[in-house]
Amino acid sequence: MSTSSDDLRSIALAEFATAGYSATSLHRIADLAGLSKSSVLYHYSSKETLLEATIAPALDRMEQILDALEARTLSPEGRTAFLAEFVDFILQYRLEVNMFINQGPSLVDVPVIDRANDLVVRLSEYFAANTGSVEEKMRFGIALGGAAYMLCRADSLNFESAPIEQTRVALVNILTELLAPVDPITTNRI
Amino acid sequence: MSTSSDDLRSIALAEFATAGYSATSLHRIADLAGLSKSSVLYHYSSKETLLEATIAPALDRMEQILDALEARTLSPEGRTAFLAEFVDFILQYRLEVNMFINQGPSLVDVPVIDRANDLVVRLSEYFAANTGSVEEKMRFGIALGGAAYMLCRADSLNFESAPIEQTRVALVNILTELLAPVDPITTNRI
DNA sequence: TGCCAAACTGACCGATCGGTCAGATGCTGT
DNA sequence: ACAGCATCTGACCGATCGGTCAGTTTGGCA
Repeated sequence: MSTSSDDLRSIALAEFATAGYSATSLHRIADLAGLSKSSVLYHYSSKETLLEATIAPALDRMEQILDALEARTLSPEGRTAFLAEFVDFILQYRLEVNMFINQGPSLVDVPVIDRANDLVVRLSEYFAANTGSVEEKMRFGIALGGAAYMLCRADSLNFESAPIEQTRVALVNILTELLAPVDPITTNRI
Repeated sequence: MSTSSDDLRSIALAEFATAGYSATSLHRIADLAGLSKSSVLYHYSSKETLLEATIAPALDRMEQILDALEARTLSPEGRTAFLAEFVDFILQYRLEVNMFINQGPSLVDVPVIDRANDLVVRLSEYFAANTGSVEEKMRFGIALGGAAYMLCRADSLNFESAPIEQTRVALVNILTELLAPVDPITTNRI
């Protein structure tokens, strides 16, 4: 795998995540890479293949996390440990996550997107497993979609660039607060 | 304004919000409305005009809310009252909000989208006015992007349809918790 | 009935889309 | 020097895009 392939992958990722998959032409990706459209199609046989190469690593990592998660017991400690792991994941792959979170519904019938949607459903089912509460499910949706949105639009919302460790700690705080398990007796948050 | 115009507006809204603006062709909108593409362009002189008609009502309402908000004092009570108002707004216009939240960056140079982005910045500046805290800004981004995402993807995340009033109360709870002002002395959340 | 404007349509336009292909260019090992 | 493979390119293709236009259908009103 040469430098061009990796360049194309990261360029495509940035464009797909910000401008959207269908709004990004192969011509534009080629221009940004300093190549011709034909060269892009030499490295990736189709636009869809390029999309797949773009988000597959994130999906692999997320699948790995989910597999480990479902093998554990559903203890509150397990949840806390998972949250730290998940925050690291979403920080590392924020562009990819924002992509298949927000563009997932518009890219049905693309196999790699179907896979992404399946993973999101698996994750939501984990959080909804013990609670039938509507608010609990809403909290999960807000946490997932909100984190993906915030991390990608941070600069356009007048965030000064904060050190990554501060962002990580703050995000763990917020998601822990949002997703803390409900006390089933009093139905108050513990 | 005839029935066809309103039909086209609501059809376009649903398609733009779910499939994305650039991924939705005038031909598809015409098909869904049972009309020809030429008829769509008879009611709305361009695709961009149709987009404008689609989200302008939501922008008018949001601008109205922001004007009233900035005229008030920045008291915690003002914040609470605003949150209830804002939740009603986002529930009524969830498709429109999800559109210019998630597709805003990909539709620059479209005047109506620029207006939407300006409004989002105004809102974020209100919440960031008293706190330079990075976590506070992150909380705002998560609340805004998360609520928009959750309300539009509820069905795909195995939400059973809940009564609207329950959703409203739960959303006010969650956003209040997320956006509660920080105690400036201890920098703990009150 | 006749008339007129609103509503609607199909044919057509230039531009751009993703994708194919034959060939040019460069780089490496022999 | 030559062979061979990876890389890259421009010309070209059919399909679809947003948009224009001349003309037809429709419905209400005099």
